[in-house]
Amino acid sequence: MDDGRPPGQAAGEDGRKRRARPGEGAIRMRDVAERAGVSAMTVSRALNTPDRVSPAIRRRVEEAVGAIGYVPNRLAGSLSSSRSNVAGLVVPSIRNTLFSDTIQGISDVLHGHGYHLMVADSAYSPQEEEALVTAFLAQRVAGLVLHNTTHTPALRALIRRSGVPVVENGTLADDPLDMVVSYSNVDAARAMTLHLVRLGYRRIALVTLPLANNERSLERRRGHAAALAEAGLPADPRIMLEMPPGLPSGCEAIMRLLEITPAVDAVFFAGDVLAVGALLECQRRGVAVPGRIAIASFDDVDLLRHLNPGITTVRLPRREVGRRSAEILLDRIAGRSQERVRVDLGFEIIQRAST
Amino acid sequence: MDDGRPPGQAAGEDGRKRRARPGEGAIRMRDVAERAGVSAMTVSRALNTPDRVSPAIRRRVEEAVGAIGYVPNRLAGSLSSSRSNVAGLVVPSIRNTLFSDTIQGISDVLHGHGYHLMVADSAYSPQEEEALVTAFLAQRVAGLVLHNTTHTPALRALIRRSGVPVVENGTLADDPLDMVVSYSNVDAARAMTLHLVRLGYRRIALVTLPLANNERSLERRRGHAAALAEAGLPADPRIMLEMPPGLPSGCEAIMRLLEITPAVDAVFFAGDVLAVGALLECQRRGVAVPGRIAIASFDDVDLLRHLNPGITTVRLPRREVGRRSAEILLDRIAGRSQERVRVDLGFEIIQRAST
DNA sequence: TTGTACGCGTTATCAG
DNA sequence: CTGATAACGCGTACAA
Repeated sequence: MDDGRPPGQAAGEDGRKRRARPGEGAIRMRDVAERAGVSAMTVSRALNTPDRVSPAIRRRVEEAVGAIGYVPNRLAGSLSSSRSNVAGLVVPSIRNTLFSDTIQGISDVLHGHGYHLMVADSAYSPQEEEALVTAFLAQRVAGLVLHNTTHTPALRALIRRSGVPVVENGTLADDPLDMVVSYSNVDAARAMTLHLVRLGYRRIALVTLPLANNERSLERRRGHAAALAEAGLPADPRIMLEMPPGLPSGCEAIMRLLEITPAVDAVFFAGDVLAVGALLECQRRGVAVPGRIAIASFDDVDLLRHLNPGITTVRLPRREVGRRSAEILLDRIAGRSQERVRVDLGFEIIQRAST
Repeated sequence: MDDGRPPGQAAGEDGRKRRARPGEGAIRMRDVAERAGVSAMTVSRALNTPDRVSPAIRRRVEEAVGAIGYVPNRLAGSLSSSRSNVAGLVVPSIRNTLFSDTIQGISDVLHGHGYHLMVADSAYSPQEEEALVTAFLAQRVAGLVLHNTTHTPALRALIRRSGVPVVENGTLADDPLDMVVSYSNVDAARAMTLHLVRLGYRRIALVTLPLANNERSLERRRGHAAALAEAGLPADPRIMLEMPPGLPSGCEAIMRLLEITPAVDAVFFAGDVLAVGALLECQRRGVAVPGRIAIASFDDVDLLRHLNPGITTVRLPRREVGRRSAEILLDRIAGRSQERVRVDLGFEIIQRAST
C-alpha cells in the first residue's frame, strides 16, 4: 500500500508498442538508470563490475536501486550473456537422509560463489534422470551434479552435445560422463568384509538394497564377493539378501538369516539404515550382538555411534563429496580447469562394539 | 580460444549457417524451423500447444527436434512470456532430515506439473533468508515456499512488491506473508503436555532447540506452558532446557535433568532427535523408561517406533505439508485462486511405551 | 569512464 | 492453421 513510486518512472513512454502484460509494472534497469540520471549500461556496470564505474555514479545507482526496489532480472542477464548462475542436481531420492549431507556440501560451496541449486529426484529411474537433465539443460544450468552413474544412452549423448560440465557422485565410475568425485564402493565393501574376516568371522552374510538401477549396491556386492574369495571363504548365495530400504527391512533380514543359516556369525548391511533395524530387532529378541551375531553397516549415520553396542561401519565423506563436486564444477565453469578430474575421497572403517 | 572445430567444416550440409561463434553451437528454435520447413513460431506452437498445429507439421517438427537434438531455452521463453516454471524453497537447514519429507512432497507435486525447484538454506538467519529470496526473485521464480515465518521487514516489503505467491510452512503464523500450510506448534505441544498430565505425570520437563530465530521452538514452549497452567502444575524454569540439535544433546539433557531435579518424572523433547539421544543414554545407564522417567518426542521420525520402548510423539504431516504447499502455490500461479489460503493440517499424538 | 547499437532465443500479437 | 514482427530485459562490443 505504501508504494512510493516516483511519477517519473511511470512507464517507458518512448512511443513503441508495448505488450499488454499481466504482471505489475516490473521495475527494469532502465528505470533505475532514469532515476540515477545515467544510461542503463552504466547501471549494469555499477551492479556487476562496480570498480569500472566512478564512485560518485556508483553511489547514485545504488541509491536509485534501493529507492525503487530494483531486483535485476537474471533471466534476461543469463540469456544475454549466455552465462547462468544455477547448477542442477539429480539425486535418486530427496527424502533419503544419506544424500542430504552431500546436498548441503554442494549448496554451501555454490552459494559461497553466488550460484544457486536446482534439485530434482529421479526415483532411481534412468529415464526419469534423462528427463530431469533435459529440463535442467533447458534452464541452461551452468553445471550438473548427478548421483547415479548409470545413464541412458540418450542422456550420455545429451550431455556430450550440450557441453555442460558434469560431476558424478555415487561411485568411482569406470566410464564417467565427465568428472567424478566419490569413493570406491567396491573397495569399501571389500575392506569391511576383510575387516570382519580379520576379526575372526567366517560366515559373513551380506544385505544390500535392491540391485536393479543401483550400481552402488552392485559394487558393494562385488567388493564383498572379492573379499570372501581372497579370504578363501565360500560365497553362500543363501546369505546374500536384497532388501528394500527402511528399518523394518533390517529387522526382517536378520531374522531370516538367523533362521535360514544358523551358522552365520556376522552380517554386513551394505546400505541404508538396515543395520539399525537389525540391531534393534536383536535387542528385542534378546539375540546377543556381537556374541551370537556381529553386525556391520555402511555409511556412518550419526545414530550408529550412539546405539548399544555401537555399530561398526564404513565412514563415507559425504559432505566433502558435495563440497569438492561443487568446487571442481565451479573451476570448470570459470574456465580455471579443462581436465576431466577424478577425485577419490576414500573411506574409513570405524570399528565399534557390534563386531 | 581453443575451439576444437576445424574452420573448414563449420557449415552444415543443407543450410548456410555462417555462425562460427566459439564455445558451443547452441541449437535454436530457428534451426529446427529450417529443418522442418516452417517458421520458428510454428515450432514454438508445435512444442507448447500441439493441438493448435496440424498433425502433419507437428510430426515434421517433432522429427526435426529429435534429429538435431534441440533443447528449448527456457530462459528465453520465460523472459518473453514473463512466466517461469521454477519455484524457490528456503529451509533453515538442508541437512536436517525433518525438512526432507516436506521437500519431497513439494518436489513431487511441482514436478508433476512441469515445475522445478530451487532449494536454498538460510542457516536459520533471517538476513540470509532475505538474500536468498532476493536471489530467487532475480531468477523470476513463479512462487516461493518458506519454512521460517520470522522475516526481516525488508523481506516482507520485497515479497509484497514483487507479488509472487508465497507459502509459509513452519507454523500457523499469526501474520502470514501470504498463504500458510502448516499445523499449530502451540497446540501440538500443549496437547502432548496435557497427554502426559493425563497419564499421571506431574513434573514434566521440556527440552527445546535454541529459541533464537526459531519461532517453532518458541511456540512449543508456549504450548507446554499453557498446558501446565491449565493442569494447575507449576512451571519450573530449571527444567526448561534449550539444547542444540543432535543426539548428544538429548543424552546430556536427560542426565542434567535427572541430576538437577530428581522429582522430574517426564521429559518432553520438543524437537529434533533429542528424545532418541535421551532414550539411548537411559538404556546405557540403566535408567528405566518409563519406570523412572517418561520420554516424549515431537515429530514422528521412523526410528521412534522401532526403539525399545517405542517413543511417544506428536506426528506431523510433513510430507502432506509439502504437497499441499505446492498445490496451492500452483493454484495461485495458474490463477485458479486468489485467496490467501490458510491450511491447518493438524497433528496426532502417538502413544507408545515410553510414557 | 560512459554511452549507443545490437542481439541473446523465445513468445504475444495480429495479419493472412 | 501459419507466419512476420516486435518486444522481453539485459550484456557484449565497440565508439565517444
